[in-house]
Amino acid sequence: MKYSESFIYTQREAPKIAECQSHKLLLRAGFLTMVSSGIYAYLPLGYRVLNNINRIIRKYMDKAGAQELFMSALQPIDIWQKTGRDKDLKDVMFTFEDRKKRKLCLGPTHEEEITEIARRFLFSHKQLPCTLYQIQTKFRDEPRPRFGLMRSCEFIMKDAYSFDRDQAGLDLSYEKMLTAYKNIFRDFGLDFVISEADSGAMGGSVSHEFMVEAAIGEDMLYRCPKENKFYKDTRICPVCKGKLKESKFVELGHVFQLGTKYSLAQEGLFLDENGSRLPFVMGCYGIGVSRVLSAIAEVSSDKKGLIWPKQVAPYDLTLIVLADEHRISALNIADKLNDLGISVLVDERNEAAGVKFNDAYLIGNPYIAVMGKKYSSHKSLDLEVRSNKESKEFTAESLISFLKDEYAG
RNA sequence: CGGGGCGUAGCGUAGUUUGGUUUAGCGCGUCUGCUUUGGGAGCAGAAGGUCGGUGGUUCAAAUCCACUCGCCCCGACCA
Repeated sequence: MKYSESFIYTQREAPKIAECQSHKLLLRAGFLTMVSSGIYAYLPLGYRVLNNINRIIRKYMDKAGAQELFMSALQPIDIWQKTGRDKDLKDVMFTFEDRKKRKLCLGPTHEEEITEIARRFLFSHKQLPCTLYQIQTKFRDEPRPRFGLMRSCEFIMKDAYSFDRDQAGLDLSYEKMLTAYKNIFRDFGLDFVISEADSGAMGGSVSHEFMVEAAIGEDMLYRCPKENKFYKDTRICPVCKGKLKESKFVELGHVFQLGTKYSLAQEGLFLDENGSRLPFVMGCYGIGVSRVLSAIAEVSSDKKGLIWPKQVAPYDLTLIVLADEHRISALNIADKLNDLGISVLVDERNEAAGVKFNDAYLIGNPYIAVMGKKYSSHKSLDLEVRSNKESKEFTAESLISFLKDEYAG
């Protein structure tokens, strides 16, 4: 992508509406723009990151045997009446009527709808287990939107739902998802903590939360410095009896055993070998996709701007072209890299060198290559690693093969 | 929804306390021309504002009053 032709517009100063680091940087670097409080549009840079996050999610969900579908954002209110959650979620739901007076809502979540879909197609124990997922926009009428994408009225979530014949089956499905989640969060480049909720004595609500430590966190976790374990309450460490240290965490993922709550309420039933009608034993598994984007931005930046982990970065490389005479060569290098699946933002704008350097740091692609004097004199480029500022000289060929190796696999 | 703060050009702001030298100023960005290109560049020109909105007070309102809309932060609530 040529910078001069891209829809990338950075700002020297952060908009006043932003308070936290991630929000400031995402706005300033041109990843997001605010439409209204709690409502954001993803600009091309932000959308590329979002798609990379989604790609990682899809990879591991598919690997775990989950199948992607796409439910509706617009939902009839009557499916919610079956579970009574039309009342529970009344304050948070955007509800309205169409011109035929049909009562609708913008889905705040999709347990009801997936259960309706499952009961329409799954009739036999032979069709189980089954796990479905989607990456969908959710709508919640937040009383107080906050921290940009962190808490917004419209946000993107990956939600998966498993259907099993019994608790043993659910345990297996759940375990698979847990494994997938660990891989997903690792690939996000996030230093995450899995917080385990109490598994109720009733065999009920097993759940795990995927948390990342961040200043804008809305949950408090308590860490034992000795055992390096995290707990949800302030009590002293159950293992070593030492004092716990509190810190703020953001919840990015949540896996949860639902049991038969929805299948019973909505008659999600199947026949077993004996001809008995039994309710699906369900699990649900969420990742706040747009929140992940914010969380990465929040925990990975420096004074100069964002620092994207390789797997989610908008581009793999920013190629700064300082002299117009190198423009063609630069685009050639970019073409070769693109052919290898390495994405390049070629900054060939007619701007002062400092502008290009600063924008490259602000946008935060993992590698920054500079084509300038050294290229004129002896065909060499400087390649800088955004995260640690290490810089090395390469020829065009060695740069290409170096990046090829870096991005192999 | 309680508490606090803020709305002046695309972004950041001065001016508001004490109404009038304000045809509302500045920085960045934008446009035109020339120069410049290894660290937010120089010179010369230019465009862009119903001072969030409505109503009021006044000879006179960005400035005072009332209402209203919007945004941010703290809390409650939540992924």
